[in-house]
Amino acid sequence: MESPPDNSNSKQIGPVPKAVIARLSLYLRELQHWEREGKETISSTQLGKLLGFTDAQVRKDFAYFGQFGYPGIGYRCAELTQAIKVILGTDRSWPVALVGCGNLGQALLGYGGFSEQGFRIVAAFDSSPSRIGQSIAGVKIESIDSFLSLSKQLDIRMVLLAVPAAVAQEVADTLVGAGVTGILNFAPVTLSLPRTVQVVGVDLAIELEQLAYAVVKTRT
Amino acid sequence: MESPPDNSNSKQIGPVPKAVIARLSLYLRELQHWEREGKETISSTQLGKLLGFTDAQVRKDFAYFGQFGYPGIGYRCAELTQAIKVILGTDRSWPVALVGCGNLGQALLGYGGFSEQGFRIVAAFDSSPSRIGQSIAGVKIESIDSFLSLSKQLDIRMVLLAVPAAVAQEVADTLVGAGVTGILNFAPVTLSLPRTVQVVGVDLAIELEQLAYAVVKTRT
DNA sequence: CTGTGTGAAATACTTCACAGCA
DNA sequence: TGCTGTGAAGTATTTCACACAG
Repeated sequence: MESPPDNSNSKQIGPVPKAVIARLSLYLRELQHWEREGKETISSTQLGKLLGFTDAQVRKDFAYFGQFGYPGIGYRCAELTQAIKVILGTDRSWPVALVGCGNLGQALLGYGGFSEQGFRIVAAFDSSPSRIGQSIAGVKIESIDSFLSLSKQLDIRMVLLAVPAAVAQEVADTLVGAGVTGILNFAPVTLSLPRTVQVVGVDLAIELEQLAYAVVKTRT
Repeated sequence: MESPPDNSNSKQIGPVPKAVIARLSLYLRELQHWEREGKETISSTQLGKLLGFTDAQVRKDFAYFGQFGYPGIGYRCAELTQAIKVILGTDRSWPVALVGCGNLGQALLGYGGFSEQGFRIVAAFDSSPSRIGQSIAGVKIESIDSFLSLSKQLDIRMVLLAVPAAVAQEVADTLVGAGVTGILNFAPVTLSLPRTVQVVGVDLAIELEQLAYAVVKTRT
């Protein structure tokens, strides 16, 4: 319809705070729900209220990447959604591998939420002979020894690492040797890897601790 | 041996930044590994290096809660571990319930990492008749309808919420009605609940998005 | 009017740097 | 000497408040 605001300017202007990126994912999630309700536009105030942020915060966050809003209107959901996906790199589909097919790994294989955001688990690996060969959620579990060749073939750069803590570092080293540059680490250890490799840690016990603190604090 | 530094002063001095609390959990985790190696003390520099923080950051973080270190020595692991647990509220064992026993819920039931940090999953609930009555990892799955009575009986104040996104808000409302004050929410939705209820969200797709951003950014 | 984008002000957080203790 | 605790300085992030656009 009207001319789009300034999509030539979807370039990041300065260094972007990490917290901004974290919120971008939250905005995207809320935006997707909002669109599903059939709404076409959303204001910074509305979006902020959904997440408990101020309207200024919402606008500032987007301003790091360009101009996406329409004064008097707000943001067009479809446009903004797309812009955030481009920023996060999820406007395309990523092939990811699961490494470690125990309890948690198997649950990750069955979790549908990844594909909705553009991530496809295209291969699964384990070291236990009793698991190798099994298929779960349509993915056959391969030997970790075949990671190098299969990951090249499938162009895998990101891995969900769900192995026991005791072997996590060792397995991670192998993955990095095979060209992996991003690891979502579910093991409760700090991985020590080259700076070129990105690691995001998800430690469920730590999340529970944070919750315990919050609960105790408010009671006191 | 010597007089402890100042355990009367384990009182928080000002408002504590949320980031500090997040790091406290990381310190605790590293400290536990460090102790397992048989080490008795650790300096702020050593602890910082394990996590990529500066020594000053480590000391400042602890300073919010009192004085725990010994000049010339560092921190005694056992003492510091205990102090952090007291701060986080995990010096005692918490009974928690699992609500939602699908893929992810079952994996959480089988996950040993919680008990190591003082959390016991003492009950599991689901709404599906096909799951109710089953036992997983020694915990029998109960009907969600019995949550109110069982949670009172077991003194449950924290819940792992692993139900489908579509029903998460509704179920959360029920839990809060039963007196739950802390929810670790695995559903990819923002729960809208009274301020007295603490919510920590774990959205696996969002963590992957954050990783994708980091990977794309470094490649560019 | 409603609502964005954005400098300026206000906060919050991190790092520095050093006094003082063992 | 080795290392903590902590004001002061320096950065980073958030909020304010307002010019301007539809």
